[in-house]
Amino acid sequence: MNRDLTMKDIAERAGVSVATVSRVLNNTKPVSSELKKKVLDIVKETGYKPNALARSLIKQRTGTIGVIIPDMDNETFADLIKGIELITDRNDHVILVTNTMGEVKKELEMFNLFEEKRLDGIIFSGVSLTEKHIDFFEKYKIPTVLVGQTFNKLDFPSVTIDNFQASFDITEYLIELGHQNIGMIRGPLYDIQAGKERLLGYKTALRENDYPVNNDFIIEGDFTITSGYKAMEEIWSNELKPTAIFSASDKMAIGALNYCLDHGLKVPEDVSIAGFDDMELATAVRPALTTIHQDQVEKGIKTADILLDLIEKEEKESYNIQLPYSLIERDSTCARK
Amino acid sequence: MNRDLTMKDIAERAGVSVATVSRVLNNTKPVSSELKKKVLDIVKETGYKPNALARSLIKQRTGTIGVIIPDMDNETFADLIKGIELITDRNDHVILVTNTMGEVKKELEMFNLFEEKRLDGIIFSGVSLTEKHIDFFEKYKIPTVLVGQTFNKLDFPSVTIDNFQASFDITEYLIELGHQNIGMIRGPLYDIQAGKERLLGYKTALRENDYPVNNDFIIEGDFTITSGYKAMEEIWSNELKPTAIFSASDKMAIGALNYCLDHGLKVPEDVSIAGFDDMELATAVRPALTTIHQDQVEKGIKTADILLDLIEKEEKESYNIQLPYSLIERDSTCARK
DNA sequence: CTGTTAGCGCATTCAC
DNA sequence: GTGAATGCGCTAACAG
Repeated sequence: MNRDLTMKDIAERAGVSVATVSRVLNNTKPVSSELKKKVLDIVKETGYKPNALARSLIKQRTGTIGVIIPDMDNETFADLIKGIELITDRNDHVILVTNTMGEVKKELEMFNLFEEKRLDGIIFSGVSLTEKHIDFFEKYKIPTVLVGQTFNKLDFPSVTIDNFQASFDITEYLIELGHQNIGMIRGPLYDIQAGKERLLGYKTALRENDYPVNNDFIIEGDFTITSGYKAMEEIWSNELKPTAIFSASDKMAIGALNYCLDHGLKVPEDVSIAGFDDMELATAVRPALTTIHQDQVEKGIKTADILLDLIEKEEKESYNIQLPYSLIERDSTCARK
Repeated sequence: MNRDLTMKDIAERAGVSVATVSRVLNNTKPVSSELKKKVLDIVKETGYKPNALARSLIKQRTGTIGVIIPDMDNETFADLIKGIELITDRNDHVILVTNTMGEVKKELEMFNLFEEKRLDGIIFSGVSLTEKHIDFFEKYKIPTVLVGQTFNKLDFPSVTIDNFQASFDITEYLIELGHQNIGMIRGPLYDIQAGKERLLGYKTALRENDYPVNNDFIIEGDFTITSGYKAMEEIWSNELKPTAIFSASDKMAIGALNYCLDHGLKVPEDVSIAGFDDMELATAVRPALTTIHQDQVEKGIKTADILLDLIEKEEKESYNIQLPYSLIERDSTCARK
């Protein structure tokens, strides 16, 4: 494979200097229309493509944003990325995506690589913050914004929703429907937002309404459908059965729903089930899921906006933006009979 | 924001030449352990990160692969990317992903950008091939492999499944169940594989079994749940009703399923429904969907393997690899009563 | 308007 | 083993 065409080649063929070629290509300084045409013709004829590496090396801008997420094979993150892309696209940026599956090692590797590649900025969605992260960020200089989590030990802006309040709200909604025994399928506690905060919201709602928190009714899942199924199985093995289940994710809620359907339990007549996220799945299923809606695309948009802004201003800032959420009542919940 | 540290800075601080620093960083030539230690210490102390842009400029390798897909907010493509990442990750490559939403203009823009960025290779999943594509690829030099589609006018390897045969198989399966009136929710015909080929497989199966093709039973959708719902509504508005529906995607099948469930039709007793793809959705739903399983992660792996190989060998090749698929019988289909 | 030149940060040949 | 010098391809002064 022969060497790429360079600007020098174009300059020679057009009988001009490289500076002139650069000028017509970037519209950076006036060039006589005569020469301009000549250059453009040769460019088209040869299919010359400027080398973005060389350009970036000089301009100290790569026009690319790194996105570090746990797993994009998850509608939630896929939507987030779409939102991000909406903005980066509009600003002639492109995104480098990487799935970490929550592994801290991979996260740090990618941060490192992204620094070497001199990305303009990074969007990070992690689930937990370790000492290793903190150490790493000591000498870290790339503009970064966090999504889904907020690490107050770090000097990064973040965008989330109020997971505590949302869980509180939906639990209270179930209470208002007359349910007294409400189970929860929660996430792992190292996940501060989707795990811990959502559990806290649920517990707090119960306590404020003078209902006891029954630990037999609180089972941990890992946000998958399967784990929701198993969690429901476990909850249902108790002597006392709850009449409503709040799940920290739609997928686990679907798992619970399927357990019910497969075992002759009617939803919502026998058990009400509520989810969290409002993924496409939530409406694809019958009965459609009552859940907390959050707009991931919007979250991506907001995050990218902040990042681009951060890159522009070149100064550190740290704040948390909480996006709105809403409770969507569908067919999987009803008043306790 | 102050200038990045360069190799020169490290060299000065360590009292050695830049060449030496380069050597210890890349392990490219022996360096006395004394100097090596000194350099390494300073690197760690300062948090120096080599500039990958400069390195790539020299080595003519960026270590990044471009991925152009219609929409990663689609489990199918998300899985594909995961497969790709599995391989690129193992080979110290990183991926630049972009969603085109099927827009030819965006596709071409990205190809262009990826060329400028001197990516090592590109994986392309488009839905149709236009004259514009062909023109563009005239002067195109980046190693590229196609997934999901095969364009025999282009000199690129491709990996797909045999969509015609798979559709043929599942239609025949429905016929064997005793169904005589089988409807189909198809995709747009400009989508050669998922649209045209799957329709063809269906029609051919009917014809070979001497069943007439009834156009009232063939409705076009756009692969979304909603479009499947509407398509089913339309099919059901006919005087004569089919007893089985084959949908060119799981999502449209779910839409059809929901139409049935919402209108008191029992699945599979009243209508059998079969999908295509075997997404997570297919098992999340009740009744679970009979469908054609294809392993997207495996497809991504295979594609990336081929691409990396292509990059290595530096020679053009063109062939199509068809991955296996399988018919998975679940609860949404049964023998006609 | 146009051309010449000096780097951007690094890898690598060539001397020593 | 080590250092000095060249160039990867391009942009941005600097002259003219």
